[in-house]
Amino acid sequence: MIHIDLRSREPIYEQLVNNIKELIFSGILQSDEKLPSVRELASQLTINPNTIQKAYKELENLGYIYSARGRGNFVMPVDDKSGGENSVELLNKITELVKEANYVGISKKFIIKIIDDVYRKNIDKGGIE
Amino acid sequence: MIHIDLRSREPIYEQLVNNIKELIFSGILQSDEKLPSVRELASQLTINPNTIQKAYKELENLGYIYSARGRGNFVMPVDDKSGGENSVELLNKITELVKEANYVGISKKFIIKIIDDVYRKNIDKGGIE
Amino acid sequence: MIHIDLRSREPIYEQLVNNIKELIFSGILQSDEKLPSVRELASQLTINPNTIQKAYKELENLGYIYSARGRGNFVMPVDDKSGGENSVELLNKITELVKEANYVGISKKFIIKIIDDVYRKNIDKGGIE
Amino acid sequence: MIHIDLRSREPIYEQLVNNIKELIFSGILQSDEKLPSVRELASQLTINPNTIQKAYKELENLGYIYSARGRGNFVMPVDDKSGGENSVELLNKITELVKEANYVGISKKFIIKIIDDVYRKNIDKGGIE
DNA sequence: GTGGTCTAGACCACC
DNA sequence: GTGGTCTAGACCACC
Repeated sequence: MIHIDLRSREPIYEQLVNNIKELIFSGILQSDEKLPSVRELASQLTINPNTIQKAYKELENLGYIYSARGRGNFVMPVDDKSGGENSVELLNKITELVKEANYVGISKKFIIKIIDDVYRKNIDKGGIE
Repeated sequence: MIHIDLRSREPIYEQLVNNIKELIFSGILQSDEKLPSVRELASQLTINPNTIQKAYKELENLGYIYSARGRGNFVMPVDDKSGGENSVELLNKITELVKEANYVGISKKFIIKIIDDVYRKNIDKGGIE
Repeated sequence: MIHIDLRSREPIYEQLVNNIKELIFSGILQSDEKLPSVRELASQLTINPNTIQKAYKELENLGYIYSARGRGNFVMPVDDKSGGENSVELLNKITELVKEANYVGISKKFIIKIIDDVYRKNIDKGGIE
Repeated sequence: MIHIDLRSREPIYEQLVNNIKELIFSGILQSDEKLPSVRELASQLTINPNTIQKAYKELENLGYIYSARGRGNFVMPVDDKSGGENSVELLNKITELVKEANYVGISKKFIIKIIDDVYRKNIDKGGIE
């Protein structure tokens, strides 16, 4: 489920962080579900355990998982997700990329279609309006 | 017009690249317009000229500017922009961020509004559908 | 009366120790009062009995409880409390935190108010001046 | 200025974090002042550079310093200090410790004296009332 | 020179 | 078995 590209410029631990965020956002990893143990994932991906540890620590700092010594790492339930990346920051990033999309000639219609697809698959959770 | 934050995690040269991309996307810098010279910008921002040079080189590789030896650096006209960042990659980035927005509870309506704003301000350039 | 958060960074046994210290400080658990048995508390909190045992052992070392083989664990009377955590260490911790409070802009008045509240509720026991 | 006890139960990196926080709170390290480089501090304390790096990273996460690749680590100015440890959390910690102080027989007068000392030395910065 | 990433491998703390 | 800390040492990215 997790794919690491050793040749990528993106650090391995960051690829891990993004991969796991993806699994959480798409609902493949559910609230309070246990992640593979540090050693297990390390041997499975043939990556050093320290690197996995670093990725898990980062995910914890971002508020996506919590870690329990002696038990494992688990997905942080959505409602408890605090201290995570700021929504404002997230919206700024989206705005920047949409500006760029417009500049390089991608139509508004096309962008809207992407939004439709994402919210159809994962069901709109409502919230901030 | 360009603002560098020395405290940011983002490398200075990367901040420069993004700042200038922003100026181009928003139309403040027009096609074939001349950018400030490396030395000029360096002294103006009190930043090492090597860092400016690196940013310009990066912008050239991305297809946003071209450099004319002995004359300076200029904004690449839109239609000529080739070898620039891949549209597919850009759309993937947007998709990822929209998934995250949905996950953290930002409504579809809200995202659509952002898209509307961007395309209204900069005028929809049509293109890829 | 005892609440354990499995998601907390704080080890479970340490949460237990702090919870019980709290109950003692606030007078809910009185001198020589019997604590729940290891097994009882374990099943009540659905936590491994070894973990409860470890917390009780720690409380004993800190001088807050004593154990009577075959009878159970009991709250150590205040005057007998010896070998407990050092007062100097405690005062050092408080000093550090107050320095930080000042640094982040919390006013002296506000801190004094907290002290007032604590000593009003629990009645000032006098002692070290 | 920094003193590490290798025999302590407290992890080295955490001792470093606390030591440096102390230096910042007491004003010995000023806003935007450069910290010793990772390697420099490592060789000075005969500690592995990775451990220093970890401490600096933690201080960055807590909002006390910022890091600039190729230039060094610097003290975060107070007004910008955001995402740092929560004031509420800090006040809770203080309350708990004061309760304990009362329980072990330390007088209110004595605690107030400590507060006085801290706010006299560092000058009351006012703020939250 | 400065911070950042990664591996290999040891050892500790918690459950 | 599980996460967490630490060392030794290599190599990369930025300024």
